[in-house]
Amino acid sequence: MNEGASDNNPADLNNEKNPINDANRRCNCKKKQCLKFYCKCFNSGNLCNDSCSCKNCMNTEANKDGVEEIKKHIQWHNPDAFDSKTGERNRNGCHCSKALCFNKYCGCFRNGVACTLNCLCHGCKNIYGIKGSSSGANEQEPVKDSNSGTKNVELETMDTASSSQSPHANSSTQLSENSDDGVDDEMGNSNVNNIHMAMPSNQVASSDYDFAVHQDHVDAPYYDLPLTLVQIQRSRNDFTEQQSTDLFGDSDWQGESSFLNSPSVYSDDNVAELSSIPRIQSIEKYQPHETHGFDQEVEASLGAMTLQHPFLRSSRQTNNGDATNMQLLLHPHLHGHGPSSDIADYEENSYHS
DNA sequence: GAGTTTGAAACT
DNA sequence: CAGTTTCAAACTC
Repeated sequence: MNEGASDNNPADLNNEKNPINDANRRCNCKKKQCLKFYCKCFNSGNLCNDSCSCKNCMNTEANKDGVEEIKKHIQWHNPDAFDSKTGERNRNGCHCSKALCFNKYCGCFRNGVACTLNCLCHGCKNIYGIKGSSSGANEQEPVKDSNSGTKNVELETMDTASSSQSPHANSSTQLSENSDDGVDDEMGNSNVNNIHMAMPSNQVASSDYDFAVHQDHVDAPYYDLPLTLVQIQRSRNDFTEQQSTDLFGDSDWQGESSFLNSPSVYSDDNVAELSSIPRIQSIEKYQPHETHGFDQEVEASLGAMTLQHPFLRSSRQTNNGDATNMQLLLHPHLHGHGPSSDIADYEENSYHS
């Protein structure tokens, strides 16, 4: 199907395994010949290709002139219609009313970006940054609902995340039952966070700080996605490379060129920042000189360290196509639990307390 | 795989 | 331009 068609925008991280870029999600259009914004490919400014399952597709290399003509017509009305920076279905923010920005119905979630003031969503629980978070990119008012006034955003987010994955099941049960644990999961599945695990997972145990650290190796294109709860739990039970570490300086992390060894990542300033902010809502940092050898342009566009989730402080490095996806989970109520603290304990003791 | 739900695009 | 319909993806069973 769609022979001859190909991606026409290779410069925009159009990696097949990049879940953030919707260009890697091929379309299945039946009626509109892939010439409307209903079509994911067309919407992304791309031609359909062999991966698509569309019918009567006209968004092909063979019809490139026609496609360009239609695009020009659309752009005449809306010059920003194919602005690759804004992403598919996220040009003006989402309007989610039922999905709570917590699954792929939400354009922001699909694109791996935070909801913003432009969004008209209700009950936003976008793990990449809720509407109303305090990041520089999304300086907004606190999220409120009609029942409880200002929400405890972090706890509610984790509540949702955990409840969606049977939070009270023990880890081994959950791992065996949940087919979305990422291990055998190829692209196209329905996993919420959809992280393909390319290497054995490992764990970095929590320190004496109010955090637990979890990391897992993922394919490089996934490095800036939060780990799923299942993956975190798996990493806890998969002690292939368990290590304990002092997060903020004297790390005994053994990995070469680990970002943990970079004092600027867990700098005194960051510690102070984390100490002074009871609950991180959304912080983004860009440290252009900490490239750790991966593509400068990618890093420039995504940042060396991303703190987007209310609970999660994630960072990553890449090496030969693999990435280390690491997260710190705030443990506001479990200070001092150390390496043996349990995610389940965390969930129950944090958001229920 | 069929049916349902969802949010956005397209239409009226 | 507000309301409705259509669409394709996401999701559930």
